[in-house]
Order: sequence, then structure tokens, then C-alpha cells
Amino acid sequence: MWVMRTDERITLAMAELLRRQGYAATGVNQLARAADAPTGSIYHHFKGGKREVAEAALRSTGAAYIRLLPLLLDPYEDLVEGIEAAFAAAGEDMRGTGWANMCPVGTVTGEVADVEPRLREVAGEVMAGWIEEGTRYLAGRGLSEPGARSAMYALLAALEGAFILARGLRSVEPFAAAGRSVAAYVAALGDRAAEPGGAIIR
Amino acid sequence: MWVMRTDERITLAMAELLRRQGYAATGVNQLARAADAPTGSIYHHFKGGKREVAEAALRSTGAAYIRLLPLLLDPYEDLVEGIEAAFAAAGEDMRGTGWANMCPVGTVTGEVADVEPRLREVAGEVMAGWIEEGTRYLAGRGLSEPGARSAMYALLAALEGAFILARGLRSVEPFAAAGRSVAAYVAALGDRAAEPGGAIIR
DNA sequence: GTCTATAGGTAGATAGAC
DNA sequence: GTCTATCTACCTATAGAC
Repeated sequence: MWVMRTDERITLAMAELLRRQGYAATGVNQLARAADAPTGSIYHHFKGGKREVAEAALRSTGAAYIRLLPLLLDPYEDLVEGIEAAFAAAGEDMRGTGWANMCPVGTVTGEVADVEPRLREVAGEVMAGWIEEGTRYLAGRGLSEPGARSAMYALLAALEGAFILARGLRSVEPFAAAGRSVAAYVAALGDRAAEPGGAIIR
Repeated sequence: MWVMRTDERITLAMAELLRRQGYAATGVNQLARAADAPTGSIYHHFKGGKREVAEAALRSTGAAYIRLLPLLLDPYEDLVEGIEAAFAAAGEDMRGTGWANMCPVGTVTGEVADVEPRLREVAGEVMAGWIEEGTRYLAGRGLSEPGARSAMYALLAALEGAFILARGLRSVEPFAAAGRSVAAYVAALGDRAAEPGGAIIR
């Protein structure tokens, strides 16, 4: 793509700002500057203003993020090993951006879920999509359906929490520990699935 | 305490507002209303204004939260069982408050770590204190020191992440899964510690 | 579709009477 | 120490020329 449409630039700039400073602290003028667009263009493309831009940003980054799961785990024949490696990679990525690289969906949900019901809804839809797609993927890697679903909840919680802890502590240690924890859980699920009679997993 | 000092009311009100709507969305006038104090009193007690109030709120809730760890886990002779129960309790607590009951430290860290360096520092200090105290507690429950530390990182990450997922999805399922995951990790750490030669734990 | 100018409101912060 | 009135600056959003 040699050119990027104005509305795409606006959405992308919003996603970046949400990751770094959240929704409330992000101003429309700041967004316009970041997207290299005049203020009026934002309201031309997004009649709902700032909030509608944020909704678009959450949806688009949500779709992009879930694609990382197979991308990071496919190379590992051993799923448990892959999970530890994926968490480690996320930690290094965050360190490389000066501890700024957070998930906008998690940031916004924590920040303004009570005050902006529409954003909470969109974030919830994105998260639900993550769970569904992730469950399918993990089931394809050998976990039972309920086991895969539970593992996906645990994985996402550990990941979102590791983002926050790493950002506060400026350390990759939360990612390392969270990765080991989720890996241990998946390993335990796998062991149980491999037992005779198999797949009794809560 | 029959009376509560003005500065205490302000700090407490700020903590509550931070949990529900974050730092940037919380206005000084709103804070004054919530604390039942005039705007000027805030600047009388906190020369640094809004940001200094937020610092005090993070420190005080940080100290209060870590006390919950022994409170929730002491009743359980089996640590692994206790961890699952504690996560379940946190989830129910959150459901009871209409999915609003989040940790202000995590919220603020996710929201304005880049934009308000002082708040990031304070949040980091609070988190580091959680790790230290939590590591001591878990070591007292039989884990090796490095195992306890790693478990504490994993526990906090899973908990902060579960807050976010539960808030977005309006479901306690993230807490259930996160609890099972951390419990599985602690169980694995314990098994290894019990092996002959013992306590080879990363 | 792009961009400028600006309206109307609210923010954080302060001054100073009590 | 408490409280009111108010300042300046910035916010979201809009109107309308190009």
C-alpha cells in the first residue's frame, strides 16, 4: 500500500494513542495531528466523533492481534514450549518499545468501561472473538474443546495482566512467569486428556 | 473512626474514581463532589493537585490490597485449593459491584504510564511491594523462594488480566480459568519441590 | 473530501474572604 | 483549614469556504 486512506490513518493513529495513553487522555486535536489530518476530517469520516474512531480502532487491532496466535505458536511442535516462547516474545517486544506497547483493548476496558458503555461493548465483542478463535486453534492443537476454551481465558488474562505489570515494573519477568504458568496449565490439561478414558477437563 | 479527615476522604474518593473510570477521565471538580469537599481543599491538602492525590490513592490501596492475600489464603490448608477459591471470590466480588471493582493500580498503569511518569513510578513501587510481600507469604506456605517469586508474578498478572477480561465480557469465567491456571502452576512447583533432591524450580 | 475558524463548554488551578 | 468565585487554557464538535 503506497497510500493510506485518511480514515485508515485516523483509525491507526487512534489505536496507537489508545495503547500509549488511553481514551480519555487522547484529544481529537492530538489525534488529528498524529494522523496528519485536519480536525474536520475526523468528523467527516466518523460522524460519531472520537468515540466512533475508538470503536473502529478497537475492532481493527482486535482482528490483527488474534492473528498472532497461530503465527507465534505454529512454529512449535510442542504447544507448551510454544506458549512459553510466545510470552517471552511479547515481553521482549514490549521492552523494545520502551514499555509502551500495550493492548488497546485491555487499556480501554480497564479505563472507561463504566463511563463509555459503547466502548465496553465493542471491547467485549472483540474479546469474545479472541476466545472463540483461540479455542478453535488450541482445540486443533490437541486440547479438548472445554480445555481449549479454559486455556484461552487463562492465556488472555495472563497476557493482559503481564502487559500491565511489565509496564509498571519495567521488567520482562511478569511475561516469563505468566508464560510458565499458562504453560503449566496447558500441560496439565494435556496430561489429563492423554489419560485412559481421556479428556476429563474442567 | 467516627470522623474521617478531609484528606482521607479525598484520597479514598480518588481511589474509587480511579477504579471506575481511570485517571484522565476523573476531574478535580468531580473528585471534590465525591469527597464532599470544596475544590480548594484539594489543593490545600495536596499541593501537587490531582496527580498528588492519585499518588496517595495508589499507595493506600496498594497497601490495603496486599493484606487480602493472607486473608484469603490462610483459611485453606491446601494452598492450591485456596488459590482457586481466592480467584473465584474476586470474580464474585466484581460481579457484585456490576463489574466495576477493578484495581486502581492496574487501571492507572495501563492508562497513563507514558504520559504521567510519576504515577508510573508510584504504581511500580506498589507492584514491587506486592511481589516482595507475596513472595514471603508463599515461601512461608512451602514454596521455594524463587518458586514463590515466580508464582507471585504469575498470580498478579493473571489477577490483573482477569479484572480486565471480566469487565469486558461481564463474566466470571476469566477468574475461574485464571485461578485454575495459577493453581496448576503452583501445584507443579510444589511437585518439583517435593522431588528427591528437591526445589529445582525456575 | 479537505481544511480553517471558531463556538460553547469544561478542565485544572488559584486567589482571597472567612 | 474551609469554601467561593473565577482565570486561563484546552476540549469536543460544528459551520462553511474551498
